[in-house]
Amino acid sequence: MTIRVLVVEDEPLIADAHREYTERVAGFTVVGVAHSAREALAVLRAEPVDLVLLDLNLPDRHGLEVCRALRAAGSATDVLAVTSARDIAMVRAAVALGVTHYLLKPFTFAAFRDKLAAYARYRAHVQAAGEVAAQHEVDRVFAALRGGPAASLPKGLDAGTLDRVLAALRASVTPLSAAEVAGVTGTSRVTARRYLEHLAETGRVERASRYGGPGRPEVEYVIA
Amino acid sequence: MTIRVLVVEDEPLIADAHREYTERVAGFTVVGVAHSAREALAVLRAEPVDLVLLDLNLPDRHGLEVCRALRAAGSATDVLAVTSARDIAMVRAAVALGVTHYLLKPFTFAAFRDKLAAYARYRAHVQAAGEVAAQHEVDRVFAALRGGPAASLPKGLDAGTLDRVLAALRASVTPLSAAEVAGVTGTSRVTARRYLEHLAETGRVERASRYGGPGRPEVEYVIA
DNA sequence: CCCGCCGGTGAACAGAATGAACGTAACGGT
DNA sequence: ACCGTTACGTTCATTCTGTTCACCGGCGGG
Repeated sequence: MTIRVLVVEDEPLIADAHREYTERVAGFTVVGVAHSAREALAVLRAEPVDLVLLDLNLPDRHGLEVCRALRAAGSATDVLAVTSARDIAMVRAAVALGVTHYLLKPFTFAAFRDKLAAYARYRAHVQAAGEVAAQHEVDRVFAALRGGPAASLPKGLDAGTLDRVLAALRASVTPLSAAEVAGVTGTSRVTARRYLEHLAETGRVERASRYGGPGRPEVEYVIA
Repeated sequence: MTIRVLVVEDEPLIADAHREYTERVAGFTVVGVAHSAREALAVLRAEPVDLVLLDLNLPDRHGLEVCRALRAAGSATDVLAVTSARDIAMVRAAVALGVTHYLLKPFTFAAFRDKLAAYARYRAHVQAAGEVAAQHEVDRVFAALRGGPAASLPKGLDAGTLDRVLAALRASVTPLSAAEVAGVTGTSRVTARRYLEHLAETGRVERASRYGGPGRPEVEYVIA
């Protein structure tokens, strides 16, 4: 179940770079490249596309106009906006048109990969179960939309420590509690928990409770 | 700078409740109430609205059709969807149409207030500065958008455990006793009962008694 | 060269969520 | 009416959580 991507970008060189970036991310495949709004809409009418990598600065029309046309036609295709425009009003307009992710040019491959990964997580959520039972399940879907670049970690978190925590989780078949992760990584439980919670917030690990004996249940974490 | 809200809801009683709820939140004011898609669009054409409280189940057209019409007309009005539909595909379609918040009926005032507060925070971000400097500023805007404080449970109850209990009930066709739920969830009968009673108090499950054999009758629970 | 500051860590602590144990309540049978 | 049976509902010890605050090391300014 790979995600079909359409790259929309007028600069041929940049378009090629975007295509290559996308192909480098597992689970994504580029099904077309368009260099104008007109071309983009033609492709979108012709074949199924899951995600549009949409440059907002196009020669014939504004990128958001493509988006608007999509919505008017009843399409629910998801859009990742790519632009060098620093205008907040643009962000707002994009959000209103259902743009789920927004990437400022120029960007590193890491930032790009993070956005695609966030989208993949969101997609997994909305494709999995057909029904939701409670509000917080909906909240979780929306939470999956916000992507956390590894580059700009929240204050108080260190990239190296994060790697160790992730490595510990990957090395274990069974879920691990915060205390167990602390034991493996050599950090304290408090620190391990800090990173595990961050990973849970950004959807990269799942939380569960370990019941059984008396006393408060232990929270266990496993890679999503 | 109060936020102008349009309430769209066909049930007059519910519409009134929504209006009252909205007025109770500081910084929000209701500028209109519509009972159908047609009415809603008329109001939206007539006067400026910042946020639409949109019930998806309308008599003449589906709520998302209102949304689509808005986008086709080029409006960037924000939308908070309110619905009792538990369909994930609906959530996905809503997101694609730029619905920024999604609230499941029935909801408490606290849940409602949280969603409005999250929207107000988002709004403050996109109205403040005219320019953004870096990617992480954009990310922060999206974070404010998605990060609604989840439903606050009474002390002593855990959201994850509540999930498991609900899942167990939903998975069963027949009503389940506290002991049976305990068996499925892996928790003790005491814990299962705690959550089942909470759900019964808040009206999400129904209680009944199971007679037949000797001994005290067993209480059984079923999703309302 | 010293000092204050800031980002990352862990020790200590208040309290939150669980289950074992137990007295009590509600039923059917005699 | 009484008794045996079965589950209820509560209390409380237990264990882990989540937060606060002091520490430590490095960096930049004076």
